[in-house]
Amino acid sequence: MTGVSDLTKEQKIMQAAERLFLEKGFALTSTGEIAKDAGCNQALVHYYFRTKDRLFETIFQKKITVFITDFMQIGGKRIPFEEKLRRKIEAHFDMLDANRQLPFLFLNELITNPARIASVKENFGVLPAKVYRQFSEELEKEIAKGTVRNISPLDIVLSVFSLNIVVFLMLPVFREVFGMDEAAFRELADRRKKENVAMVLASLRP
Amino acid sequence: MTGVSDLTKEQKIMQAAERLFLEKGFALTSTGEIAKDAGCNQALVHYYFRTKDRLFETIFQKKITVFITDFMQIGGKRIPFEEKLRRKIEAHFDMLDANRQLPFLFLNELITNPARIASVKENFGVLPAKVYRQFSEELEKEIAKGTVRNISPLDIVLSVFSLNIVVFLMLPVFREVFGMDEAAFRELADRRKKENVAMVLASLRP
DNA sequence: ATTATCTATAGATCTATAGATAATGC
DNA sequence: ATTATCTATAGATCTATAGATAATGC
Repeated sequence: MTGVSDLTKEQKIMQAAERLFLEKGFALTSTGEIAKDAGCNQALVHYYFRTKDRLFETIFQKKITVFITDFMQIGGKRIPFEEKLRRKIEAHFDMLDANRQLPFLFLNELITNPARIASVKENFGVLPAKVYRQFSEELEKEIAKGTVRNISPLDIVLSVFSLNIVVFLMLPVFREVFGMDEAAFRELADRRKKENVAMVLASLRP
Repeated sequence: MTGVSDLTKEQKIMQAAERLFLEKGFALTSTGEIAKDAGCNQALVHYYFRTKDRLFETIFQKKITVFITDFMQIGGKRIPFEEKLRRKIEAHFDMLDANRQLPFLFLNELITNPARIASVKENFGVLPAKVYRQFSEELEKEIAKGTVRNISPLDIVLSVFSLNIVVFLMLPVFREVFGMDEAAFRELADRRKKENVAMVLASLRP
């Protein structure tokens, strides 16, 4: 009954790093802070991960994998196109809801550290490309059938991303500027989820 | 014919700070770097602005003012509701296009430095509240007339923001991951502008 | 023996200020 | 006299590593 947990120090360091990097980004988080949060000394952080940059890269990769695979989950089941898209949008939204600081982490790092973009490319290379292609083909069929207007898959993906991501990017603004508490934000998020689905689906009508 | 410019050192410092803060955010920009960029020594930055934080605040306020006033420009002229909204969306998009790093700057600072949100509150307090109220009233009339479905003004604003902002937030990703050059991005941006207008307007249909 | 953890510290920033010197305004 | 600009530096980080000590695995 150790209570707090039987995590190894290494795991505790990763946990602390994840929490802090997600909250404040790379630049504003120090290895000393991570160590304090993990309950060890600062040298140990470097013992396990050598450099702050490598530690960050570890977290970043992990998170980006969650992000991408989760998004691509809804597969080729025999469901009508519109219904499948609806589920994809909702799954994306739910994933963001469960990882609210992810969009901030990604944008922050991809913008301030273009070198990091390489690691996205790697993860984007394999699975997602396939799923994207499949989505493209299904879309083309619908366009050919005349059930969907002529629109590029990139435009659909971008719309979904935009509408979903900003709900969580602006969370601190809702909190501080509009004085929303968790309940109020919950209500907003639930409404936006429906709204976003409706908007994207409506935008496909011929 | 001094060539380079007749700006005062103070102005040069502000210019350099603006450029660097917009590019890398607060944390990753040092006063030494700003000084170098402005062609003076680092102490002078502090002579004029006392602290790095105050310098940042100056830039931030300036930019947020541009952001807000530009957005609220399209006023009460006698134009049909839908046409007016279209123009607002396009004006917002164009403003972002002319200040591409603004969304990043805002999000970055509002998320990592909640204290900064106070300065947004101040600027958001006066003019925008009025314009927002006016927009709300016009919207209500349309809903009453039955030309627009029942939707909150916040939802419309959020949709516009989301769709427009992400185009520019993702610029570095388009550049690096998809290998887009300026011409390719220009094409994408022009298409998204139309797309965003169309989506928002379509989402209002009863 | 090897791995995990700690203490201590070198070396690299970086912010902010003190104090000297040059430029400008009356 | 006042304002602008510079040099120099104190003091506060912060990263990374060296080297000592404790814990663990055979």
